Amino acid sequence: MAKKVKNNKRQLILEEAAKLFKAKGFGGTSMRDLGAQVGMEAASMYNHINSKDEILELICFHVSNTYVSQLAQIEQTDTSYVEKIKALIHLHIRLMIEDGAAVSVANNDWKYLTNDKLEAFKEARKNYEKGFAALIEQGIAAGELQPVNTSVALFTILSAVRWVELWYRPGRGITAEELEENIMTLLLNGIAK
Amino acid sequence: MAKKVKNNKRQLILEEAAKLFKAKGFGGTSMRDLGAQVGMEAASMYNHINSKDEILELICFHVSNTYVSQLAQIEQTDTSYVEKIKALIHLHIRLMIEDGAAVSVANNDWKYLTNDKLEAFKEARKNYEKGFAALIEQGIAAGELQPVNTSVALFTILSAVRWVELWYRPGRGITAEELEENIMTLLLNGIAK
DNA sequence: AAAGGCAACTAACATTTGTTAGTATATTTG
DNA sequence: CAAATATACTAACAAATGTTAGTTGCCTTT
Repeated sequence: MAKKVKNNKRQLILEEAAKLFKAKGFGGTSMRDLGAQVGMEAASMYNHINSKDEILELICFHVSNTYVSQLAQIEQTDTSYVEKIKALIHLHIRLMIEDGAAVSVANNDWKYLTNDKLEAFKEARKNYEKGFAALIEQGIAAGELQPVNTSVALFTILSAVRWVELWYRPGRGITAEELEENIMTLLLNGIAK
Repeated sequence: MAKKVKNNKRQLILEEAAKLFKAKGFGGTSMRDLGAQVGMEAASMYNHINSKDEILELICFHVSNTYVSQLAQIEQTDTSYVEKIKALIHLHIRLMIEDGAAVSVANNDWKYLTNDKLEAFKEARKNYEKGFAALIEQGIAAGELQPVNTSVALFTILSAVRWVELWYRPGRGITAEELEENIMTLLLNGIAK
């Protein structure tokens, strides 16, 4: 089964690339660096991928597509707006913990995408943000949330969840569940007494 | 006064470098790119700076030193812990708005610092975080804040303030003051009703 | 007017970069 | 078993990179 094997190697390259891009940035990672990590000469990787740019694209759109499709799913559930927003926060934290490197790349290195891919990514992100913002707005209109500035709330939530990538390691004395609960409380209720 | 002129050119290089590093990353910005932006051949800039690495160092430590010295000052004021934390949040937002490019570089490109400079930067940041965390802890102990996990609160605050760099432009329909007030409310009281 | 130094230039350097060509060895397919 | 395909390798490329050397013109000081 050549296909299976090929996909595995390809997947390995993508995973190692995500780790290296996260650690050293897209520009700071050479194909020879990546080859060394994968256990292969740089040139050999071209049997599995078409270009360095393609690696970045695959990582970024994998993450982007996950967010978009999950948002669509959450939008259709029959729950309160607060619950929907909590579900989105949960999604962000879980993805960060389970696939931190890829999310990190999609967060930080998307700007090295080229031409139409760059535009497509920005468009997808904008749409995601719009969908998220709409939930906040509706939550306010429904009286479930404080009348905060929607953009401010949106970006504060999105950012407040990003640091997990920089900080969370299994065995830091806090489980993923505790972490999530703490963040959720903070965003919903604040730190003031 | 040759010295004055020299400092001005040097300053210009640092400012344009911060903008470019923010837009395209440290690795994605070539000395020739920077020269074009400054209005000078790449080689000519070496009359004002010693290396590309030095540019990054100067930007990163300028920001880092500002944070550290301001924290020291705030620590010594005679106010409640809540007020001190609010002062720090205010500092972050103000710096982001006034010197966004440099702060952005210090946030994202510090990892390209080399050897001892990298260590020194990480050390400085760790100390800053420790000082900030101590204020939160003391605020909890004094009964001014909810008993949240200190690390979670610290990083949520630090991150919640970062997005300003990605989003805020003068003339976005919201003033710096409104922005600050909104973020402050959100972090202190949350979005839930 | 002469001298000295600052700041710009051009040209070139050694590396490193992403990628292709060509080749050899496995592995799968007929 | 033979043929075909997939996957690894080495060697090399053209372009781009940070940086240095050497030179020229300009401004300040004497």
